[in-house]
Amino acid sequence: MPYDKSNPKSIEAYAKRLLEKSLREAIGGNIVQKYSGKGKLGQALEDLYFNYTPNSKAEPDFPEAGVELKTTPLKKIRKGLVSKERLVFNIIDFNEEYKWGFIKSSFWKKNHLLLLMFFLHEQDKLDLDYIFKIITLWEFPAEDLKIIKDDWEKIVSKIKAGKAHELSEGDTLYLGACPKGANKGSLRKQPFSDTMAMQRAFSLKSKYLNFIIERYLAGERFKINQKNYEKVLGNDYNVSEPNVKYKKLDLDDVEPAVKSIKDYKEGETFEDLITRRFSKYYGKSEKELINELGLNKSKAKSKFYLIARSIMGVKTGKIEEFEKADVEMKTIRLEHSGTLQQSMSFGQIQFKEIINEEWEESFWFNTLTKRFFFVIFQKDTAGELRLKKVMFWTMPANDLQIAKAFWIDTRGKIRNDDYTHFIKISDKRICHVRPKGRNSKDKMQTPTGRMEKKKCYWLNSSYIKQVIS
DNA sequence: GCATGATCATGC
DNA sequence: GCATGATCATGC
Repeated sequence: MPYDKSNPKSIEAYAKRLLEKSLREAIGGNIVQKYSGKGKLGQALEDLYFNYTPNSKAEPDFPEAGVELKTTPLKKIRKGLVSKERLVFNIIDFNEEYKWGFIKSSFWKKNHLLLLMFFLHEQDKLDLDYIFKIITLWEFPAEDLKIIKDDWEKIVSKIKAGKAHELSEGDTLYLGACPKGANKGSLRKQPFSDTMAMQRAFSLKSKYLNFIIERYLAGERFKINQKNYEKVLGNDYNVSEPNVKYKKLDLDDVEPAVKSIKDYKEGETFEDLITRRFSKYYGKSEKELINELGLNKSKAKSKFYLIARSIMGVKTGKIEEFEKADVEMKTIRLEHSGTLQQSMSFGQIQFKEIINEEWEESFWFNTLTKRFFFVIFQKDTAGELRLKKVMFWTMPANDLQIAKAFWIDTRGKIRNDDYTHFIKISDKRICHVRPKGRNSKDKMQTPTGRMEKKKCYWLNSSYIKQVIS
C-alpha cells in the first residue's frame, strides 16, 4: 500500500498527490463504468485510488486512523473559489442517535477527523475529470466544536420530544439536519411519535465550508499532533505541494463574537451567550446605545448592524459566527402600540428562475429555513426607539407549509404570465408579493420575454408580530 | 389605520 | 449598475 492506513498524515500526503489532477489522470487507463454518474466520485476514490472497499459503516472510512474521507465541490465566483453546496454526513438514525451522548454519537464517531477533498465542479464534466483543488485534514477548532455539539444536542432533543418531523436546517447554527433521500420525500419512523419524519442527514452549512477553504488558502495547515505524525512519516509520503498560485478568497473581514471557550458561562449555548450580552442593553434608546458603545454617529443604513455588532463584542468587519452559520439578522421596529412599522422584505423574485425551481431548492425555501436573529426596537411614548429584546428564530414546520403553498401559487402565476393576482398581505397567508425597485420603471424580463416591475418576497407584519410576542 | 405601491440611500 | 434595507405616499 502506498500509504500507512493507520496514519492520518500519511493518508493526507498520499491524497495530496491528487492536487491539480483529476482521478482519471491520476489512475490512467480505463475506469470501470460503475463509477460514472453523480455522487460516485467518493466511492471511486476509495476503491480505485485508496484501494479499499467503500462501505457505509458507522466507523470512519479509514478506521485505524479515524479518518473520514469527504469529497465536496467548489465553484468559481468573481472573488475566487467558494463551496458549491453543503457537506452532507451520515443519515440520522432517529431510532438510535438519541441513545448516547455526543462523544458516542454516530456523527462524532464517524466525522471527528475529516480528510476533505475539494474539487472544482464544472458543467459538462464527468466526476472523474473534476480537478482537485484543496486537500487537507480537518478537525474542528474548539470554539466551533462547542457550537457543533450544542447543535447536535438540539437535533437530538427534538427527536426525544417526538418532533423529528419538525426538524429544520434553521434550528441550528453550523451542524444542520438537512433533507436527504430521493426527491427529498423519503420518510422514516421516529421513536417518540407516530408521525413519519423526512429522512435527514447531518450536514455542514455551505458558508461554514467557505471558512475552511479560506483558512487553507491563507496557508493555515492541519496542525494536530504534528510532531507525532512527522516521526513516523517516511520520505515516501513527504509529497510537496505543487507550486500553484491560489487567489486568496476575498471574504469580508470577520471577527468572532466569542473570543474563547471561557466566555461561556456554565451550561450556556452560543445563543444564550449572545442573548445575555444584549439583555444588558434592553430599554436603552438608540442615542444612548450609540453613546455607551462609543460608536461614531453612524450612517443611517448600517446603524442597527453597527449597534448589534458592537454589543456582541465585534469591533470591525462582520460577525464570524453569524457568517459561518448563515444567520440572517433582521432589525424589527415596533410602534409604541406593539405593531410593526412595516412588513419584512427579502430578495427579489427572479421570474426566470422560479418557474424551474423545486420547493426544497428554491430561494424562498432556503431563505425561510435559515436561522434568524431578530433585534427588536420599540418606540417609547416620546417616539424614540428603544432596544426591547433579541431572539433567535426559525420558521416552524407548519408555517413553512403555508409558505410553500404561497410559493407554489406564485410560481404558478408566473408560469401563466399573470403578474396581477399575486397573494397579497390582506390574504393573511404569512407572506406576500410586493413591488420593489428603483421606481415603477425598474423592470425585469419575464420568462415570456416581456418586462414586468421588479417584485420581492415579504413576510407579513402581522405574522412577525405574532412570532415575536 | 392599514394595504399597497413606490422610492430613497447606501454599499458592493 | 444594481440589490438590499429602510422608508415614504396615497387612497380606501
